[in-house]
Order: sequence, then structure tokens, then C-alpha cells
Amino acid sequence: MDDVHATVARRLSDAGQRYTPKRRDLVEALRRVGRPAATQDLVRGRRGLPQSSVYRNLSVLEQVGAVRRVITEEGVARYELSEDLTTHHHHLVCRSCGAVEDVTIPARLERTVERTLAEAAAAAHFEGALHRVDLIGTCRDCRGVTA
Amino acid sequence: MDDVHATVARRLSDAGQRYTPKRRDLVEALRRVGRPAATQDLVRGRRGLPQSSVYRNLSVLEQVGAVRRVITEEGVARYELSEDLTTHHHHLVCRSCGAVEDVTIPARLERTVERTLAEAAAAAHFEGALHRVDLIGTCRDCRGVTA
DNA sequence: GTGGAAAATAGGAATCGTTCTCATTCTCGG
DNA sequence: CCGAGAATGAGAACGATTCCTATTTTCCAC
Repeated sequence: MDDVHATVARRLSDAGQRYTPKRRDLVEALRRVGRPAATQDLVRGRRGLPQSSVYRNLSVLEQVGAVRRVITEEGVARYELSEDLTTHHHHLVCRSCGAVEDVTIPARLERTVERTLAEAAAAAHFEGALHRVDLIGTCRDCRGVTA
Repeated sequence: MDDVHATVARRLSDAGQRYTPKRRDLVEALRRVGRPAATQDLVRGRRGLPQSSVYRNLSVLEQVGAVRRVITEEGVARYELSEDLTTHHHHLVCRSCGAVEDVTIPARLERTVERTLAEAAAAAHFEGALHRVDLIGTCRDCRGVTA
């Protein structure tokens, strides 16, 4: 899928920025992981990118809409590829270990939620409202011991 | 509304903990604020509770289900009274200044979302799933200048 | 009441993720 | 090939949160 890299490259250049090797590495790493990756994971990853570069570049990539910052219960930032580079999805957040998985829900349900929340946002006179829908529960690993 | 304090007191004592004046102050402060308060606000509040006490007690209150920790885009923790001490609601999070407001949506819509997400959680074989539905947009203050 | 054990408090040190600074290196247009 | 601006990376700075510990408070048994 060079699509992803091509798209990211275009968005960067549209913003007057370059698609440097480090940035490509980051995007590639995020694509491989396939779910929101903690910043520290990227720093400590096998390639060992320097901390300052990881933070700086994730920030740049976020500004051009290539990646999205995801907030979790633990106090750490996670990043994933922007939804329009992957697919629309939600997150399963493990309340025990903080791990995050992607989930998609049936299109019909998705539409219902979408419409419902759009109404709610309108009712609240809220502008430019995105919504964040996450499920918080217990992941397989953390449940394994008990169940 | 002594209900709130009475309920908190009971939950604490059920857990073998005390409802000390400091803890009562915290609960009272959260009740007055009426929306998720940043920890720092409580520390710097007029009463100036010591930092270590604020953190320690919020943690205790969270464990007994009296307050809930709310995660926002900014990296700071916010706390609000537990939903069963107030009313079911969602949050409007301002993407510009990080402020959080409570919103309720019509009961009919609420039920739809509820049911929809319950199905989604079941489909994902996810256990004990709560969901978090927040709207992210721009608050009146931050919009005021532009609009 | 009084004494003592357990809980709570508060001040500050320690931690840790994140941001900032700046000197060096790279890159691209001319 | 040169120079300006962009990017890099090492480490300092920062700030929210957690941890440590000596002191104070609270509650219960006597």
C-alpha cells in the first residue's frame, strides 16, 4: 500500500513540509502496528528513533492530518494513522492494562450512532462536533486468568 | 443536597474508609463546579487544599465509586461526581481550550445509542463494556471571536 | 476520659511523559 | 557548488502525578 505513503507525502508537501525518512519510518511503524501505538513504543521500537524526533514528527504528522492522537485512560498519548488512511473504527480500551484494539461495528449500527449523535450535537448548539465513541472493558489477556 | 454526602459517606465506610473533612471539601467542590474539574483547579481553589491530599483523596473517592476520572485531550486529569450521584450525561470537550461541559441528550436518543453500543460490544466479545461518548468541538468562548 | 493503633494528612522529593532549546546536519532551489 | 531554511538529536526544562515519611487525627477498647 503505497497509497498511504503517497497520501501522507502529499499532505506534507501541501503544508510545505517534507516527507523525510524518519517520518516515513514513523508512518510505516504505525501502519504495521495496526492500532494506536504509545509514543514510548515508537521510541523504544527496534529502530530506536530518538525521542525528540518521534514527538516532533508525530506532532507534524498530526497537524497535516496524517495521524491522530488518541487519548486513553492511562496518561499516555497514543497515535494511529488518520481514519481516512485506514477505515472508520472505534476503540476497545482495556481498563486493566490500557491496551487499545480497533473494532468496527456493523454499518447499520454505525449510521444510527452517527445520526443520533449529530442530532445531539445540533441540540447542544455545538459547532464542528466530532464524536469519540470508545468501549471500555477488559481485554482477552487480562481476562484470561480469571475466565 | 445531603444525599450526595450521605451516599459518599456510606460508600466510604462500606470500604472501611472515613469521610474526613478534606474529603467532604473535595466532594463539595466538585458538586459546586458541576462539571469535570481539573485536579489543579482543586489544588489552587480558594481553599487551597494541599496537592498530595487532593490526589490521594480523589484516588480514594474514585475507588469507592464516588467520583469518576475523566480523560480529556489535554494531558490533565479531571474529576466529576459519579454519574449515579448526579445524572447520566456526556461531555462536550472544547478542542481549542480543553474546557469540558456536561450535556444530556434526549432520552430516546440516549436509549438508541445505548442499545446500539451494547450490540457492538457483544459483537466484539468484549466483557464488562462501558462506553464513553464525547463530543469534540468548539466552545462558545473560543468561537466568540470568530463567529 | 485515656491510650494506643490505624488512618489520614501535608510537605517535599522523585518519577515520568512530554516539550523546548540549540548546535549540527541535511536538503533543495538557484 | 552555495546558501537558506528545514530537520535532526541530545539533553535540559517542565509539569502533572506519584511516592515517601514524619506528624497529626480519629476511633475504639478499656
